[in-house]
Amino acid sequence: MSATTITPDEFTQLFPRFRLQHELTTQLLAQARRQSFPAGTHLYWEGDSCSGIAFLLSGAIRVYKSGETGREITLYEIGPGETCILNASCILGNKAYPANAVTISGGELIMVPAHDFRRLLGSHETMIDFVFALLSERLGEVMELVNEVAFRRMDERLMEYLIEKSGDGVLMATHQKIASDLGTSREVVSRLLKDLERQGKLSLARNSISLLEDL
Amino acid sequence: MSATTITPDEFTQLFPRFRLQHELTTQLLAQARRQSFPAGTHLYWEGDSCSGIAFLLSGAIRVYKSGETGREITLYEIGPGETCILNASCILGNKAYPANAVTISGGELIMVPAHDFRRLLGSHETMIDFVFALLSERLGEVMELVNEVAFRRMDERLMEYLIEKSGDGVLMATHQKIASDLGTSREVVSRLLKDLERQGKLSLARNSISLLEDL
DNA sequence: GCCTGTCTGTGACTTTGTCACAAAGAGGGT
DNA sequence: ACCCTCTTTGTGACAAAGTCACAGACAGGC
Repeated sequence: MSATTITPDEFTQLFPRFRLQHELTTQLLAQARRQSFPAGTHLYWEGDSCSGIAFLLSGAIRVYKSGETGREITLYEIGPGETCILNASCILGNKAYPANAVTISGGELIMVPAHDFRRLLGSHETMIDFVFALLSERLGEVMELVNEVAFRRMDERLMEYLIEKSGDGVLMATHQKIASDLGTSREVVSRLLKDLERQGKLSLARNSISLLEDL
Repeated sequence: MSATTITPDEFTQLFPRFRLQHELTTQLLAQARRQSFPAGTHLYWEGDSCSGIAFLLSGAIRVYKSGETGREITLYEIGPGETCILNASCILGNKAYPANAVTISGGELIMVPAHDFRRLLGSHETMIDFVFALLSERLGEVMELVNEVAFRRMDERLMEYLIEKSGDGVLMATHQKIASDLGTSREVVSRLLKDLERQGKLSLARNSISLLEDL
């Protein structure tokens, strides 16, 4: 087995939606190119046009917007077993990418050319369902993000972020990275974290934040 | 011709994507219920589940999020010839609505039951394209809204809003309504408008804003 | 005229974002 | 060990935006 192939079994394990569709899986894989990527690879930029749709096998991708002021905000992240739905969106809506994407860890994906993807969509309802469900979920997530950014306080959002992102109560990240996920500035994150430290809720060190109270 | 029917010709004029698909149009209309609505009708609330997809014939719909503090923000508006894509999103993703929708003028729509819509999707690529394109466009719009809210200044956003919404340089609206579209509070809108008036860029009266410089 | 409900204006204060700059680690080379 | 450099963090001063409280202005009915 060559390193550049993926078996239908491996694939259907990652993408359970396709588990009963051997024909679909086979067709999909026949057209696909498998590629691996290191962390920090920019997959596309806002304004690019696109030529295929990516199915993520391993690793993670961050989709984000970048403001003129230099600040950034993460729209959502893509994990194994998901497709980079913005590809589909671009292909089917015939538009440029509305956001940027960068890999946040190394991993692998398979790339299906736009034309083949379109053909599969027309002939397999499973594929329609899969893509629609993912697109709908993203739309809902981004709508919820609008709500967060427009109405919620930064200290609450930061606290939730820390709890969500810290595996065992410790998060390894710079304040700048946190700020770029939340859509605020590094200074604000530093200030709020310092306040939380003074309140005894966490302890700070270079590149690491340890939650103290088990909230 | 009864008031509760729509001819395929009328329909394809409003929805040009379906112009060469008489069979599709006929099937769609066969299952559809036509309904009219007054301004201010709440079509659904965040958390509702949904049973059909709406094709808008006339009038306009506002889709918005509502924060705990009482503030609101408009995500986008739906016009004639568009479908309320969140319906499709809910049907195909099997989820509750992620936002609220209210009519901002009287109008008419046709409602296609979820089951029939699904069937049409499976058998007509035109329908797939139509729904995907609209869903993609909305996703792009909402992403851009995140950018606006997270990074841009309110005075700029307000000025753009006024220019876009004022037909002939005059906009009839309360400050509260403007605030609810932009996702801010009434006081902020009042203050910014007063500043702009002092700068000679517009003149204010109860329920009306007149732009003075032809920007 | 007067009454009532809606709409607008504004001061005081808090939260968030910006700018400028200082200080504290981390890691390399010698 | 020491020095040098780059990254990361801390903080004061100010600007922009959101909150709260309340006053005044306007429209429409009586």
